[in-house]
Amino acid sequence: MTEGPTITTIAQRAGVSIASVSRVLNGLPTREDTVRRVMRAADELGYVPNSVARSLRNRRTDQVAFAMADIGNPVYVAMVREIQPMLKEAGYRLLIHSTDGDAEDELGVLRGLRERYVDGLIISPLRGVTEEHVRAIVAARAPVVVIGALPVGMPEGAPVDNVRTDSRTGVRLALDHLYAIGRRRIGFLNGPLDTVPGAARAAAYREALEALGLPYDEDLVEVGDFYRDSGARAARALLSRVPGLDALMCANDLIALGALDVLREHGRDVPGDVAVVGMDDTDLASVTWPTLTSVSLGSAERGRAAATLLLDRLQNGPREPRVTVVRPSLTVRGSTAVPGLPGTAGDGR
Amino acid sequence: MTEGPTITTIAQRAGVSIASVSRVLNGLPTREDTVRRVMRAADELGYVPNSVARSLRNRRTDQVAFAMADIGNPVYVAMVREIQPMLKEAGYRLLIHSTDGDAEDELGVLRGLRERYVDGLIISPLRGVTEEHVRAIVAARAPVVVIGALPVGMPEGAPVDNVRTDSRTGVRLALDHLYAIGRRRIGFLNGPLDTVPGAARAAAYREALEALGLPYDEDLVEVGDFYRDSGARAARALLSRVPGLDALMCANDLIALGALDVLREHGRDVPGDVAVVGMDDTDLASVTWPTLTSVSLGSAERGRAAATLLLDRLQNGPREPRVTVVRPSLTVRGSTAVPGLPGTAGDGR
DNA sequence: CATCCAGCCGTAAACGTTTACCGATCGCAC
DNA sequence: GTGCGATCGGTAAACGTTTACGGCTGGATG
Repeated sequence: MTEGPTITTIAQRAGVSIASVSRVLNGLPTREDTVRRVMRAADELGYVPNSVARSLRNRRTDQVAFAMADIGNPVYVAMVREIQPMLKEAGYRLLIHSTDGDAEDELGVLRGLRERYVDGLIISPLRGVTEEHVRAIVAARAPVVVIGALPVGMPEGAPVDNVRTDSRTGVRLALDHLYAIGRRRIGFLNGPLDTVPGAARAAAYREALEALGLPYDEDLVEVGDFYRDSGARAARALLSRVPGLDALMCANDLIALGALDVLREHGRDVPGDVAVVGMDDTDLASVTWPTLTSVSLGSAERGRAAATLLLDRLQNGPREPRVTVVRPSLTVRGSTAVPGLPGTAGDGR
Repeated sequence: MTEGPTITTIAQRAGVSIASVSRVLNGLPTREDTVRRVMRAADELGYVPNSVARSLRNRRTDQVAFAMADIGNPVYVAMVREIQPMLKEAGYRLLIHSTDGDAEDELGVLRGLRERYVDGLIISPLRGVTEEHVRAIVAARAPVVVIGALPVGMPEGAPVDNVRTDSRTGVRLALDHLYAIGRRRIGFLNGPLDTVPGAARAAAYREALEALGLPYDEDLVEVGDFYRDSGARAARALLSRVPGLDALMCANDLIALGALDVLREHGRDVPGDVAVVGMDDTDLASVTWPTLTSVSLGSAERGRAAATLLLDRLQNGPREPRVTVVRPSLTVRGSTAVPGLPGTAGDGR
């Protein structure tokens, strides 16, 4: 495998020094004649600069990583879709880490920052930012944007920005809506409580019920995973325990899919017998039958915000940490559509 | 921003040469005592090797790129889901290029190989592999796996493997099935003809009709894009032109989604009035209403196969090119389910 | 004609590793 | 006590760039 040409090869061919070659290729002021000779040699040799050598010298890799739990989750896909073009536009390549929600893996990514293979990182840690995460980030001294909750006690000067949504309000929006269409026995299918969204949504569910003057009933809550089959299992369990429930609040759209499967299986009409609300408002929500009312947590916006914050740091250097909050909103679709009631569509299901 | 420790720092602290440090860190045989001193110093300093310097020296980056048209397309997501863990397992990081189907962009990725920022590439070129693609691959001298069709005239010794599916057979499976359930006026919603899948599926549709003894009717064909809204537009056009059609063959699941939207909008029963078949058998297919019969082109398998081929080359060096063909299969679901007919399920819709 | 300055460009160092090569040291055998 | 071989570790080069520094050339100026 013949090695490609380097600036040394070009220098020889053009009869100049490697310094001149480099200057020409980087557009630094050079005599017209030299420029021509170098350009000609470079063209003839089909020269392409070695990005690794350049990175070593320049101390930047022009690469950015995005670490998330699972690239199969439409939420993260939506983020990547926003992040990738923005980074490309700014001249950065994008690395993907799918950590499977494994805390060790997440830490590995953060620690990996010290290997300096990327200039910055966007991370969405499922299990939350621990003491150790923080230490790793500080030690890395590379800009990091965390999508999700950040602990209160971030040390001064850590190069960390934060993008978050307000899932508390999100859950609140959903329950208010369910209440408004007359539902009172509202089940809750949650994800693991040791994840950030899981914990937040559990608390939010309780709070929202209280605000509505509804009793909190442990029997109405089922905890599983953030996947479709897990959602189905949870829904089955919940339905057999509380056959009379009239609504299901699901901690994400995948869980809601599972719930819809089970409701259909049991011959329950949605939303007639049971209304269903998902969260994340993924592409799936407009595809299901009936289409799924879902709380949008602004995945695309969060992706954009994260990329914006990171690029700003990369391009303009250190500054005080920033936080961007994305407001949730409710998209009402068929799974809660009750004819004749305000704010709902009678068809569209 | 204090710079991190390098092997030089360690060497000083441990009172040895950088060569010894490197040897210890790489596990080469060294005196017990030296090992301890170096390890101790490295630990105390929290040393992490600089991956860029290592790459420069070793002439490998431990990075692999995957280039596809659109990370939003579930087909590619399915591939990434398989590719990422396999690469991680083998110690490679994954770079993502979403080229938006732009031929220039694709070429840019291939040319970028010469910058040596990755050790290998998996690419799924929407517009097909042109002369120029081939030149870029040969010039790169880095292993490439192409998912999709490869031109016949690949030059000897180009380090290219190929993974393909047989969409001809795929379309055939779908049309045979539609014929079997009694459909005779089968519309076809295709993607752009200047894409590889688009062209292949157009030809396959014609062929399959012929094999079934059905006439080819241009009026039954609509060409758009591989997206949902485009599918909807195409379906609308087709329905108004040929109101009597009894089946729709869609060139991918997204198009099928659009078609289902329009059929519902027009009050046509699926599959009663119109049966619908998609292609790619994405996650979406089991979510729609009715669930979507779809031709699986084995996205996950193709991803796995591509990763396998690439890793083999990376780990075992040059060898003759290989081709892996993934067989399509038909997954029958609600959108073609006709009660009482063999091979179809009466419920499940 | 001497001096100065500007403009070019070449030499060399640096980025942080890995590794070929060789010299030093030690133990052992004679 | 000498010599030999094995073992260990240090020096230096190499990977392919960028860039500080200084030397050379030429023209302009006094």
